[in-house]
Amino acid sequence: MDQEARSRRQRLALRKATQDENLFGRLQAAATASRSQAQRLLSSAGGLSITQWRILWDLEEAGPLTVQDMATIQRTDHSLVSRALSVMRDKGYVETVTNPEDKRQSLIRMTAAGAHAFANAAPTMKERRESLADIFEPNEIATFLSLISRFETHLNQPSEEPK
Amino acid sequence: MDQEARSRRQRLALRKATQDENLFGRLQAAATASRSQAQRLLSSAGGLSITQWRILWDLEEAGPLTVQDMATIQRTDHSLVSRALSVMRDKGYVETVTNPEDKRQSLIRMTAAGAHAFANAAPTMKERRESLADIFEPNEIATFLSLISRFETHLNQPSEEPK
DNA sequence: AGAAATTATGTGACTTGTCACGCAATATCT
DNA sequence: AGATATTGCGTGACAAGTCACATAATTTCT
Repeated sequence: MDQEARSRRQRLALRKATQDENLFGRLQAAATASRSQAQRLLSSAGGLSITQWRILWDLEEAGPLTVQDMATIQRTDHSLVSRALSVMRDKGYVETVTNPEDKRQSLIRMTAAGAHAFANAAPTMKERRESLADIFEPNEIATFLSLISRFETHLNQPSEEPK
Repeated sequence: MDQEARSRRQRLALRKATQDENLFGRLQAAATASRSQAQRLLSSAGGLSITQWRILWDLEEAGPLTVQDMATIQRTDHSLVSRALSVMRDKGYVETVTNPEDKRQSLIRMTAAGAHAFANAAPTMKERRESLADIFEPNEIATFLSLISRFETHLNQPSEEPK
């Protein structure tokens, strides 16, 4: 290892230490790791995608629901829900009827096949949720959620006029 | 609005309230909102993608660096860095030489064109970072980072054997 | 020294997620 | 009543991000 490589190693270490304190990057990486974990768990429990799992879970808890309902619950874009539903209809997990009260809306309900896929994934995902209690006290989770809320509120503020 | 719609509205509200306390979903949504904000800001400041911005920033602060270095700093996968670099080389923002010490490694440095693109985006991204102080005290940011660290550590643990 | 294992980078295929857009339905305004 | 604005859903194009894989280079083991 020559002087240049030593220097690069030092620069890398300093830079990494700086970025360890960068909330934006850290939040992004944690969310990404969380998502990968969910994907791995779901892959071992029937192979649902995350959005498919979320849709089935919402339908189980509160169905029948519209695309917009589920996008709201999941804090995600309706187009992602719509796209996942397309696959799920093909697989027979959900069925869709037009809402007679508003013909723009699709009302989605879970089928028996969907319930089976849900039941396959539910235990491991429940365990995942409950395992948070292994590392956080309830007040710590509340703090975490509160910090997240304040971060989100700030993101959604109109930016000030450029100076 | 008939009884069924009223019922659906109630179910939706309850379900949403439950998911408001779901740390996994909240973290994911916050990270996504943060990313969208960054994309909007960068779009108005020269049009760099987030990964391109991060690469230029790393090179500015600590370059020249390898793909692996930057993936480590950014807590992201090397393949994302590699892909972004391909575009950036085409645009003339970076140049790549093989590291004489290890011929597998590419050493990446920023060009003058890259420095120009960086300088275009840097003020707005600096302002973004600094605006966190408008909403969080330093100890609050430290708490936030600590909670994120513990969350990540937990995610990376081998899962227990299924019971 | 040679074989086997590991590592760095690039590429492919896929998912999550955004924003833009189109079209039909609904709500609001005149 | 008719015109205009808004809304719900589906689709396209793209970016962030993962994992798998290939290939060449390097390291480790025998």
